[in-house]
Amino acid sequence: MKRKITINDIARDLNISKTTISFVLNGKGAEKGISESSQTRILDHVKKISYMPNFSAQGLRTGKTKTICMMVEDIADPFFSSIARAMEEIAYMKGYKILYSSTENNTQKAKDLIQFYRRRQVDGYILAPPPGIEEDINELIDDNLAVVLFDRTLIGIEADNVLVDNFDISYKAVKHLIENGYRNIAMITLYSEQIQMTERERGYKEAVDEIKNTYFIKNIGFYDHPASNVQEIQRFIDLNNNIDAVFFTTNYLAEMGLEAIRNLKLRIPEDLGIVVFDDDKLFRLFSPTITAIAQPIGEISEHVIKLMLMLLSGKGVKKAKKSIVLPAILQIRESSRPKSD
Amino acid sequence: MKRKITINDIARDLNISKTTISFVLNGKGAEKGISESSQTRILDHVKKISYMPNFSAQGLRTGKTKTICMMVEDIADPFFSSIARAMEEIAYMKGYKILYSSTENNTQKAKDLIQFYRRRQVDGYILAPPPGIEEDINELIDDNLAVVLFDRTLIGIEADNVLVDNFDISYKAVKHLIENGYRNIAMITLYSEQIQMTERERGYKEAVDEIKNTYFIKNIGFYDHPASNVQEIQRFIDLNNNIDAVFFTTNYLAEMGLEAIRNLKLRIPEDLGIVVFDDDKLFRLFSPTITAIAQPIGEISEHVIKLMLMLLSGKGVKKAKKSIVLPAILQIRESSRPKSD
DNA sequence: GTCGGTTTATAAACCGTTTTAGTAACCAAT
DNA sequence: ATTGGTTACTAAAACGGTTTATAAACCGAC
Repeated sequence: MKRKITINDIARDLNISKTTISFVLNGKGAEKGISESSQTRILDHVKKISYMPNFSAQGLRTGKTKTICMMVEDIADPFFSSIARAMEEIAYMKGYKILYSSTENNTQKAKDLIQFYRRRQVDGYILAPPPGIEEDINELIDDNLAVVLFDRTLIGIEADNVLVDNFDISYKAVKHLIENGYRNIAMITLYSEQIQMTERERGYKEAVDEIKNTYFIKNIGFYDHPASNVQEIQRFIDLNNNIDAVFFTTNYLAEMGLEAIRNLKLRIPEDLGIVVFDDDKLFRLFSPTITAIAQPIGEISEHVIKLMLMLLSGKGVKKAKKSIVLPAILQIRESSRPKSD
Repeated sequence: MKRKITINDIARDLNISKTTISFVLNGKGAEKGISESSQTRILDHVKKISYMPNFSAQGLRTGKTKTICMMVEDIADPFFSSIARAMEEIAYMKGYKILYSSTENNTQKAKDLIQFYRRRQVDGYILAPPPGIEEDINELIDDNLAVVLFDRTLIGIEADNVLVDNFDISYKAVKHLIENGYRNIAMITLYSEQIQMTERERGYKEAVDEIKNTYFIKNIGFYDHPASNVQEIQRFIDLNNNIDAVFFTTNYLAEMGLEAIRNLKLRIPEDLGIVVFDDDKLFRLFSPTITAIAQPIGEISEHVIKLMLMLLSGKGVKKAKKSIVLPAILQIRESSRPKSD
């Protein structure tokens, strides 16, 4: 096994102290008054033997790990995995590595993960937080760690965050159904007090209020058994057979809903108009194509990572926390086309 | 800012040497003959002040980072993100963290990433390798790092690997089309010499050979502009209008293909039967539902991570490398239903 | 009572960096 | 010839653990 090259080897080879080498490698050559000749000598040699500083040693000495963690509900969900992909790209260019984890929206799991990451001395936390971890997050902030929230916030937490205007786009989505002639519009959503969900519900209600109709709301348990959820949705649609459109507040629910609708042999949109929160790249290929709310993945990722890098660079630490609200886009497709009757 | 608690603080508080504490915390209490009373005293105190060892310090001293990296084509691809999710779960329980990266199947990007990870002293490498990095991988192996390949292998590399029987399932998929009355079956695939792709092609050819028909093969550039790829596929199907079925060798190609078919206003499966390599959770909800080859995600993940942990534990390092080949499943749905004419 | 073995514990070295606190050498000015 | 100020560089401490080598205390046996 090859022995690892260390800075001491270079010092010996070049007969220069390791202090000097460290200065040069960290770009402090000029500042520390290291001669040009020494600098090039060092840099050339380092390149030649392709030396790489030991990361653990650097981390130990500086207290920084150049590592950011990102905790989301489910990293395999297309919304989150696309965000992850976009952030990774930007972070990598800045020398940072992102660690991903799925919380399943489970409070205890999230708490455990935060402990795990603290132990690993990650520098920053990007979180789509589950409920009930306000305290843990505030602890992070108290300990001067960089925290950025996205997708949702928690009350009582002062942290930079990036959100989508859930209320506005939900309102527009339901309004769109109404304008296309749908009247008895149901909402299928999760049991959840989380702000992104309550805002979506508020948007739905506001639009339904405008036509003075009643709400048809079905709540589904979060990570329950999918098969029974399909059953539940199916029963709900079947019992409320005056419903002529459904607004699904997550794509996960829409997936189950589409199965329920298929089981009931209902036609989309003749029997039931459909709008889904969160687009999927296959929705535009369905027959009929599915109308969906597309969150601006690229923008969200950029804002989040920019805020994070700013915090990590030390700027903005003492500044007032920013809350960025981005608009989403309603991708109108065939599943919500104007009613013909 | 709270100062971090270190092992020295505990030593001072308890008036016990840090050596003893380290032994106890690493479970070597018995082996090193530390009395029960000291052990409980240490463990209780550690729990009380919720001490956590500094990860960088441990990494520096032991040379281990308890970190595994995983490099795949695109971490946002549902196949890879599902695998990632499954592996993360298992690794976490063993105290390992997985770092994910997307290579975009780009040789240079993969080389850069490997360098990046070496600098971070990751303990193990889980790779779905792009072409042309044989040398880099062999270097890893020479340096005694744990390497497991999956999804594909590279010739000239001696590493544990987990594959799906691409040939067999592709053969079965095309055979299935034939049995359902399709005769002029096209394959739409990537320009690629990678083994998983050549095996899929071999399966297609073998099945087509059995009915002594000609091949209809369209190759698509890898990460080209998607819109022009759709055009290309469209033209291919249009020109070869005797084709009655298509076998897509990746779901990424199928996505473009479905768009092309939609543009051509062809009916599935009346005008064109469809089989896709790699299932998508929405395929069973399409109208018509899409026949797809489902790779055994759970099994793949389990085997890969098990091999990796074995290597990391030191067992099996000197053993002959294992090559595990798993069967895939053909999910038969409506898009390949028997021809009625 | 001292020798050898066991039990229990620890001091000090070590991992590979960064950073602090200095210093040697040179020059210009007094 | 001494002082003061640069310039160019470095020895040693520090980061927080793990591991090696060693030792004190106690015990029973000769």
